[in-house]
Amino acid sequence: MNLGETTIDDWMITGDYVQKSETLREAAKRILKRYVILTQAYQEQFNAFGDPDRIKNEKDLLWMQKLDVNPRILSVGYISLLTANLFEINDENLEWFPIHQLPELGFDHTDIIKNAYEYLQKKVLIEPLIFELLPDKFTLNELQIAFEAILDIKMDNRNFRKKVLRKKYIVLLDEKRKGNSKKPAQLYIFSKDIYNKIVEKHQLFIF
Amino acid sequence: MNLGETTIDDWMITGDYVQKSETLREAAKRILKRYVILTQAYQEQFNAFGDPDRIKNEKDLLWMQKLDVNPRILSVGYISLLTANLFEINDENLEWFPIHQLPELGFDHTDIIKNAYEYLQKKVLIEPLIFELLPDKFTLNELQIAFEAILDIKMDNRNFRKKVLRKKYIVLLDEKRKGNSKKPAQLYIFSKDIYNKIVEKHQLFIF
DNA sequence: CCAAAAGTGTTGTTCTTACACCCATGT
DNA sequence: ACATGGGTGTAAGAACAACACTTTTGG
Repeated sequence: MNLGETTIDDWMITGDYVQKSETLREAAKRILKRYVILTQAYQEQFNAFGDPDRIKNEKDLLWMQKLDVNPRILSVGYISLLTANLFEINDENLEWFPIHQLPELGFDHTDIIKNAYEYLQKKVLIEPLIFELLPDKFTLNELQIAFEAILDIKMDNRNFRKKVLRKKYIVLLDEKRKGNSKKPAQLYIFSKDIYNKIVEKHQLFIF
Repeated sequence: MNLGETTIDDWMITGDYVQKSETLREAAKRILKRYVILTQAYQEQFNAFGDPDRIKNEKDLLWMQKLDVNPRILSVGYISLLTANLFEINDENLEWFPIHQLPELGFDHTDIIKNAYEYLQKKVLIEPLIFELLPDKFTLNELQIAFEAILDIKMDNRNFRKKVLRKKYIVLLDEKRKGNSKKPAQLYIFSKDIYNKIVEKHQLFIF
């Protein structure tokens, strides 16, 4: 964006104002669909940000002055979980960054992303969100890699498999995936139905 | 509140507008302190509510018209955890209700409380929030009762004790509480320091 | 001495952790 | 035939779930 002599081209999280007649959830969906072509995606609110000093650096203040925008903005953050092979980016100004290689971001967007990432890391341990990031039919190694990526850790493959296969809602298919690697890999699905039936017993607390 | 012929006296969650120069967290604290006398309290944001049809019943709409308030309000909800014996209510119009015996509430406040309660039930299993609801020195039965109240379940006392005493951050004191019951009860404290050191290993996932 | 809450043990089963090599296939 | 990712087993220790009675005190 060009404001007289100063060019402002910081990266920002995709966002927009909430429209008069839409819910927050609908706004989040609309914004996602503006940039990405897909049928459906998991989205979840993680936090609202409304500190009065959210906009502190001079570039951001200049930007807001030029647009005559009220400097007190309340943003409600939503995370979206997208299966990498099921969508297409729609917009040339949009770019993906690995979580540990973020560019400099405008406003408090670095903090927001950090908040979202920590939220996701906790949530993925206690709810079956991980399957939102995998194709319907997945291999155990794909599942492990997804966890390792989000949690930023390495896991023992044998113990991981044992742990996962104990879950009744991870269902063995009579099908293997070929081609992707040398040895064909066994496919599984996540059964939401079985999960929902089992989950009521869970009250193992860790606290 | 009296508006001409219609008296509106629905219960509402305590709340207020966020002031120009305060953070959301500061606003939550200010609102709590307005009604309750205490030194400090745990507070945490749980969700933002901003649907355009949040105000749907005629009493609420009438109320907003009379006050000339914009019917689109975004509320950011905070839960507070208060130790029952450490504060005093400050305001005659304030009243406590057991979670399962709520009165009729104005606006969407019943939904908000439901949301907050479910949030708390999940959170208490994975973070040591429970200690915010107990005195510094507590008995194991008090701890169990606190969990049972929040989770709305019964637990086996022997298994509960074994589970809790395995935690290194539950520290045995050389002190008993007398008077409260017939047999004096052993006191414990929660060590936040020990907890923080241990917690990094936790990555038992339940998903 | 009795009412009331505090506190205790065992067993069978399941889960966790640590650890290193063979398998099936495509090229 | 070899490179590549897929897949496997065991043993020791920890945690879990189910289950009923004894202890200590105040009144």
